[in-house]
Amino acid sequence: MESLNIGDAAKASGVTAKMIRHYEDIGLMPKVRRTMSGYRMYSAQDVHMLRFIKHSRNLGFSMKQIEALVGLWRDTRRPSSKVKALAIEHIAELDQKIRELQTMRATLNRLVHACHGDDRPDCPILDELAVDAVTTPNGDGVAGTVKKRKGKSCEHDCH
Amino acid sequence: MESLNIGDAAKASGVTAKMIRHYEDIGLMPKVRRTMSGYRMYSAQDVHMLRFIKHSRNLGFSMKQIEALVGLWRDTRRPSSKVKALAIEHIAELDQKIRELQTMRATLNRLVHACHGDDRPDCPILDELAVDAVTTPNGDGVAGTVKKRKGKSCEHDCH
DNA sequence: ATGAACCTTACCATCATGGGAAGGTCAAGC
DNA sequence: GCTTGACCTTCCCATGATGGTAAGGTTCAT
Repeated sequence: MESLNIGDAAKASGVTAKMIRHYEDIGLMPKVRRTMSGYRMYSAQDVHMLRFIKHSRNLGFSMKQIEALVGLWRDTRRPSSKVKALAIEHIAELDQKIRELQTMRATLNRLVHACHGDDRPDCPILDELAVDAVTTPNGDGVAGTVKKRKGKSCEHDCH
Repeated sequence: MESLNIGDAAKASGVTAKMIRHYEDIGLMPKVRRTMSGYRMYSAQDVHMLRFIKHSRNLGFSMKQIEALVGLWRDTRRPSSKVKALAIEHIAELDQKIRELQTMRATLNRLVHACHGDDRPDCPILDELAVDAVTTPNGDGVAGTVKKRKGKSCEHDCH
């Protein structure tokens, strides 16, 4: 069994040494064996797991979700339905987040188009931010206004 | 000049008392006057500023950006171009983030569709997460694969 | 044997927010 | 007046994922 020290495991997995130690701290990675001088030693399997974690992070899964995914991965008697459910749940989270950001973007884009952007101080952007209404994130008002327009949408041209 | 205590200012602005104090700590809000017993007193103008901050947060601006926005708001000789530039920059950030999330979503959706989601352990989702390749966030591979498909996109149906 | 390049732990920072403890204040009701 | 509950104050800690740095030990090639 050949094994890698943490730096080489980092290079081989794409996870920084810092984060590898962190995953060990929070119990996501097992405590690996050490050399006599205390250096961590990573097997090919450990590195494989690090890559699994890395891929999962790349897809935006949280640590908690990854813990569950790793559990299912190691359980050879898992029902794939459980994995699928996790993924679907995460898609819903992503959709939620995307919608929020798009709402912000739409409002901001509308304001940007209304602003002359010249040397004078008049500014519809500031006007809207200074509007005298209590708003909730994504409620009505400043962040929630998405007007239906006739004609072409200009949601995507901002300069 | 009537003034509100922090709780009423919170209700009137939509910013929690906790955050109002925090904004004072970090210098975003000025240090307001106090009653003899040390209670903070908020004027209508202070509350107005809190709402400005709240609106800005609702649009996803960072504290640093809001500091700049507040500065421009108070500067009656500001060029609106500066405000617009800030807003455009923020739109670019939002676009970046939206793209990242959409890439994740697309990959995940593809995997979800490939997974039977039954009682058996075979699972393309786990297979892909366990793939033996080092990936970067949004690079090629697990999080970066967005295949062009012929026929209808199914990027938005996940159940 | 020396120096570079690694490893170890431990602490602090980010960003915006929330929670809680310990203690002071205020107003209403008795 | 006194109690009670709802406020206020400051201070510290936690989140989630990541990065930084410092102080000290190890390994290896020159």
